[in-house]
Amino acid sequence: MRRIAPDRDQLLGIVAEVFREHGYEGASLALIGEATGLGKGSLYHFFPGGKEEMARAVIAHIDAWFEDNVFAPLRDSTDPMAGIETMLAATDSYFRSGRRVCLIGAFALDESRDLFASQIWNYFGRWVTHLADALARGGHAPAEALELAEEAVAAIQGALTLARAADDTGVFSRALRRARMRLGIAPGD
Amino acid sequence: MRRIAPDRDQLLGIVAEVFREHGYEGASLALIGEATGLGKGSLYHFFPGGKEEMARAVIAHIDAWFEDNVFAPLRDSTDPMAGIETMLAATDSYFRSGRRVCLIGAFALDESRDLFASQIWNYFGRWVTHLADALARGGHAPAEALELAEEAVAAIQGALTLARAADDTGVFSRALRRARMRLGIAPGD
DNA sequence: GTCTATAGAGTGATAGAC
DNA sequence: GTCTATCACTCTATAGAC
Repeated sequence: MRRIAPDRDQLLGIVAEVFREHGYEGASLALIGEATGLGKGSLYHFFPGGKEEMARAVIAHIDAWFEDNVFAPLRDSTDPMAGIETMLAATDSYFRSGRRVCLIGAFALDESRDLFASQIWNYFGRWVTHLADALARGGHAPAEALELAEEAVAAIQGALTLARAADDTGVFSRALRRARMRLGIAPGD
Repeated sequence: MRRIAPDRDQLLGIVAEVFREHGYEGASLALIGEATGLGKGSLYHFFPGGKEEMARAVIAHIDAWFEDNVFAPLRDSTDPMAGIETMLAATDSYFRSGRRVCLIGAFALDESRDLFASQIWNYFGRWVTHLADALARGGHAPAEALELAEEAVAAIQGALTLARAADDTGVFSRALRRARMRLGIAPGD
């Protein structure tokens, strides 16, 4: 059997981009089919649960990327501050300095939140928790570490909103610079 | 002339809530009609431009509320720090301590952004500018004031996202407390 | 008759499910 | 591709206040 079947990772990446640009409601199967080059039949073959399953798979795919590239460095770095710097660099790269929006954050804001609530909260909760752990290992008191971590993750999300509103990547760059400062990472560390 | 006609402010408030809960794409005319109790005829009578005009009117309505309750105190208070405290209190009240989402922020994140880009950027831009002005009058250097203002507005937006994701108003309360601290407002001021 | 506000049948297009 | 449901929207008809 000849398989033209696209790599699932690649497929999910394309579908993610459609959701990111149009939102859950706005991402029609026609748009998804056009972007992926797949007919509706193929889409339902890969995702029997339809659009909702596509969105779940996309969130899980993004979550897995963050697990590998953002959360793991926070958890596993022997130097917690180096782990935080890796996290920030990966974040900057993922969001393309603010040109790209956080799909999970966007889902959190509209009605699709109810469908995906546990996946959404799991994502943000782990981000905050792992960052707080790294800060605690870096010498902060646990309560202070948690506050700083929550502030940093919220600052990133807010900067993505503002950067998109202003269509200005400078907003996001400045937010990351401030995050480095507030988290105690010297510039050029 | 007797007017049974519903108050426009009230109508826009109801329509705003539908957009807030369902997003631009998800807010169907059927939902809007159900929420307002108006038929399509009435809706198109008030908003000949259809859904897009409804959304524009809703954004303008929100913008006007912020102008009166958030930006004006920042601009007009003789004591800049008191103005900032008024702004934060109005913000807390408007977003119901994080239970309510920022419609304009949500619009900024998805494709509807392109339709409403200038209204969206006008809203956030004025928020940042007026806050920065107040900080400058409070004694901060202009560049530092602008950074602090951008950080505070982004922190509020990010906290709204996280509060909604976590379904926890504590996230938003803590963000406002940190904002008071970073903006130099003593607790209980 | 005119103006404002209402209701809702009916349009073609497109949605997601299968 | 086929299905039905629903989309945004148009249009006609209607009401009562001037």
